[in-house]
Amino acid sequence: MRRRATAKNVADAAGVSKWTVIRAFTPGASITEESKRRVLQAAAALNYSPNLLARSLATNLTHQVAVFVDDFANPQKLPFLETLTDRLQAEGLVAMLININNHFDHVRALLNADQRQVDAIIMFGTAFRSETLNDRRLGRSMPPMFVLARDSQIDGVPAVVCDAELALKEIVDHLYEKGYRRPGFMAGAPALSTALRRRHHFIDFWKQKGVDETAVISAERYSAQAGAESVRHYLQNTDAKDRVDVLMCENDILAIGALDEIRGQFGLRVPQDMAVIGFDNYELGGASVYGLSTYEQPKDEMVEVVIEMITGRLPPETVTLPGKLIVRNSA
Amino acid sequence: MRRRATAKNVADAAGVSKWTVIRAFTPGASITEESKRRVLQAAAALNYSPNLLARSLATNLTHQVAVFVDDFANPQKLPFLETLTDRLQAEGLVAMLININNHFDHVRALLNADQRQVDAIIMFGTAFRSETLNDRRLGRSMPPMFVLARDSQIDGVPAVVCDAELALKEIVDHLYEKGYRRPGFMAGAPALSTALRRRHHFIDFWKQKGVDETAVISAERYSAQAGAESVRHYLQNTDAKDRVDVLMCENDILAIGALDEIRGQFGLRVPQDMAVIGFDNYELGGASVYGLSTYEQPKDEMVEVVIEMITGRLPPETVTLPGKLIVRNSA
DNA sequence: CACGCGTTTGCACCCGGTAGCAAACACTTT
DNA sequence: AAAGTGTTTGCTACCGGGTGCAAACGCGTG
Repeated sequence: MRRRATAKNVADAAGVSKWTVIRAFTPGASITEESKRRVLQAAAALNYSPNLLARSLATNLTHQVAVFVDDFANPQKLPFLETLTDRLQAEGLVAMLININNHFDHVRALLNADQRQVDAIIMFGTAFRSETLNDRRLGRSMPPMFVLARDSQIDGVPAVVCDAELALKEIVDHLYEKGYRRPGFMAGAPALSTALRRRHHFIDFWKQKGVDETAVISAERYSAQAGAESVRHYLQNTDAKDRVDVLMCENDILAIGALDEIRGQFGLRVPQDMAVIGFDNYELGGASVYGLSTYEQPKDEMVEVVIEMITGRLPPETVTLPGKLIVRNSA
Repeated sequence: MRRRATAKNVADAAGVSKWTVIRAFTPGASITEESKRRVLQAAAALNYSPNLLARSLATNLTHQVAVFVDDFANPQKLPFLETLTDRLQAEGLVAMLININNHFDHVRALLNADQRQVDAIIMFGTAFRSETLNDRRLGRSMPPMFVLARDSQIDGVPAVVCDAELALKEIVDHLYEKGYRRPGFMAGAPALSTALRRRHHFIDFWKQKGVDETAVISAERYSAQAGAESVRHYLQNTDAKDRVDVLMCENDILAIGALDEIRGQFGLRVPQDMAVIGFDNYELGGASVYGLSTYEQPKDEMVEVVIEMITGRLPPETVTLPGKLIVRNSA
């Protein structure tokens, strides 16, 4: 396997100096048409293309963005990743996908991203406490960080989120209007659940409507199975007359699991016996078996805003965007 | 924002040369305990960690692997990506997620990955024709490439796949035994469909059982909606007596869409009026509303084999691994 | 033909590491 | 004390580009 051609090789072939070669590849550089033509011809013959590693070292720009993800159970991540990578690539950037888990925690990921000189770090649906940044292993000058699709608890790190307050207001208004009065809320992983503030606003808006009691079901994780298990546990331990009449699930995956269990295992009718509403508008929730009412996050706009911040076209300040209530027949 | 400390800075602080600093960070290098201690102390004080970019330039190893993905509709990609990133990270490698689409084709992605000096390229569920490598823009010495979860049509590029022949044999045997005799097959995107060879083997094994006629429904894409639409079209244009009695869908997402339409819109019973079987064992297929029979790919083993090839512990040769039939009640 | 000015080109030095050799050092051995 | 051996350390050269300045060039003008 032959080595890649370097600027020097092309320079020799074209009979110029390596700096002229570099100029031929630098848009707007001072070079005559003639030289440029000769260089490009020699470059094509040698199959030369600049080594981006060397360029990054010299310019201090890698055009790489680390994307931290810690929850692969939510299929909604996939369309987000699709849009994100597409938009990054349109800006000449590339996504380094970092899996945050028990073997690879936030500190290690930050350290690694920093060592690799990434231009920015996007925490997509994951975040850490502000004190984590004080970890002795971490340097004082990290790449710019952004939190996507969840609140930022980190000082000076902006977040781009769907407006939870507005979303839950619209949801509760809708449910109230439909006549439901005994609300329940199913939460996923405690840390993320708190950050999303969906539960908080849900309970709050019901209180504003004079409904003080909101049942809370803890699923602990975000997965259809966890949703099914926790609702099963709830139904088994709650008298029919005491049950909630509408269950809001923190995301569609929990909702789908719960809905399936409510109908399939307990034979209850949705929405008559118990209504269900989710969050995210995951494609399958729209399937006719589910007909899941839900709330859609403004994915494209959210990604767009993060990109604008990374490229510096927008100041790095937390942005809250409105989503859209999707009413189907589950609530 | 202060600059990162360099080996030189640490060397000055510790009163040694920069090479001694580097030795302190090179496992097994020749250095006295005393020097190492002083260097590490100075390094900690300055928050020094080696610049991996510079290291990569010198060693010709980036410890980065490009992962090409072109279909984000299949939620099954997510658990694969989770395992893949986790295993890569365990080897000190990191995944660059490249979205192949209309704006960013294979040639551009290859060019970019090559310029960034990645150590390897994994084509996950995507591939191109062998001739693409002859594209004039591409250099002659690309990084090692591997195709994951689909056949490789590229000369000299190994694939790691689930054994389609074995899988379809098990599926057809099972369906035959259950008494089905009028099989149908729903295919997704033509290019990928051909590569997966599921249709080919499905039709083939039915012929071996004496069933020569297999209806083929083309969904054109892989999505629940495409599955629903194509089966709707099929049912609307086929007399009840002529309909297939079992429909094998190329993946679970198509199957879920189809199943939902068959039951929800046409009021048919599954499996009595028409049985359905998918492929991939996507979590939601197991929900009680669907009870989808399917076939599970050996995800962990497949990822493991790719990793072993990338790290050179296994020769780069196509590997075919057996999966597992999952019988639920849809077929 | 010399001069002046704007454009092109070449150059020294830099980015932050790594490789491999040679000098410096420590410690035996004779 | 000199020689021999093994370990540490420092140095030159290099990876493949980028920056900013100065020299060289081209061309119109007096």
